[in-house]
Amino acid sequence: MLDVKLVRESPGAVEAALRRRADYGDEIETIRQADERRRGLLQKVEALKAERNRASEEVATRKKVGDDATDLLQELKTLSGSIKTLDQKVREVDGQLRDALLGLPNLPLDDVPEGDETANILERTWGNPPSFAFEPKPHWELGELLGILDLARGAKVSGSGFPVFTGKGAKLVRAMVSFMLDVHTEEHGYREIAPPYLVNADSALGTGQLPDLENNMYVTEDGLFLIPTAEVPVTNLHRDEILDHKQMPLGYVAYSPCFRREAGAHGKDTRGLIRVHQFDKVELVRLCAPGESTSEHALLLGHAETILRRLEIPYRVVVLATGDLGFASAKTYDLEVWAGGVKQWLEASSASTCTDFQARRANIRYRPAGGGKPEFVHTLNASGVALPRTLIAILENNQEEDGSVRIPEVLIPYFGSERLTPGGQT
RNA sequence: GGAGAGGUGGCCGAGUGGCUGAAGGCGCCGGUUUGCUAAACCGGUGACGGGGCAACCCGUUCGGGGGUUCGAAUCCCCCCCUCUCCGCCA
Repeated sequence: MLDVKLVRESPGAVEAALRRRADYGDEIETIRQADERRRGLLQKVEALKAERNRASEEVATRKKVGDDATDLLQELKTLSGSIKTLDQKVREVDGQLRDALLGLPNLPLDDVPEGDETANILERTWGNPPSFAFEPKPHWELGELLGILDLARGAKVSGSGFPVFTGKGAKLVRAMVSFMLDVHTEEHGYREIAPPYLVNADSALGTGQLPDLENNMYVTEDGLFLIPTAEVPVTNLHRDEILDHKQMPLGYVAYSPCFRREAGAHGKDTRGLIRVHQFDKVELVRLCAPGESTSEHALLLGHAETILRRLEIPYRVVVLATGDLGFASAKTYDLEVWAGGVKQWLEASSASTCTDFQARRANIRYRPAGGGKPEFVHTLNASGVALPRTLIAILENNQEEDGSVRIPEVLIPYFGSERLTPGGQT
């Protein structure tokens, strides 16, 4: 959530920053007016309350001494009535202000390029896309050939977009998850979390999925949401808490399945495993002091890159332009892996700094060194990394003409063999 | 799901209608003492909102929301959460 004081004091600057994403002029005007109206009402009602408190004290004193207080009590009754009415109005305006504020996305950092996705900046590329002496197959063909992926039965059991990994495919998924978790916990110093996969509305609001992505989430009858990413439960771990500066920065890593309705996202880039309703992901979350978020962002990005390098997957780093930025993000680096079969760069990780946007919504603060006022933390997250597209890259890039696939060196201890071969034997 | 007990400041914990923003302890900050550290001692220390250049003033706040009352941490109702027992179940 944006800082209402910031909107109050420099609506122009906020609008200018947001305009780099889209036009939010009307919304800002609404907020400005609600804020003004709210403060006017507050001043009125608080003056009445002060009067009420003084009179109440007087009543208490008189009763103690035994004096009559009926005149005051009558006066107080009237006062309480007006206070009740005004309080009601304050609540109303408060709600409007809050809703309007919750509907605004985060302010992009100054160095974020402006424009739609065509304005994204290619920062650098690592590794080289493989060249083949034969026509490489897409992963869905390889998956079927190798007996590790069953899209048809997934569609039967749940619907399209619910892939089923079978046999060695299932084991490969498990191996990748274990590998990533081990690297992040043992080498990068993250604390592992096994989070809930359903969250309440407060959590979804806290990280910014609500109201923005309401119809991209699956909802249960009980009002719980299936998580679209582990970022939601993990970041909300500290909702409504005041952290100690000594425990910061905090780094969490969590494996979870992710559920996304992807309503309306049909068509081209949706074949095979490219865009699915349920997928596995290892997520990194960091909470830090405001001054540290820039360096923490770079660190986070590096941690995600390490995984791709170890897996020997060519990738590129892209800085997202304002129009491509997620609702809560102030700046995002995408890591796109090369998939040699479909011949595309596929987003396998998104490393974002959310500055204090999520911290305000979720009310996550910390007590600075020296014990001053609590301040909002900065939150960051990155996939480290998402499974399906990474798996696509491994299958497609490491394939041979007969359809067999070489397993990356680092996964062999987890996977138990060096190759996947058609017919099932390894 | 049923019965009972509870939810108070960063943490623990007292508090049954006005004198309680809330005892006490821990933690934290400052100081004294100290070769250093620790201990001891003294003082300070909730959060949020509004007003003010500021000192400061005002309001709200005892799980959440309603209600009773001139006045609620305290009484009533609903909801959430935790614990104990029973039931059910991987």
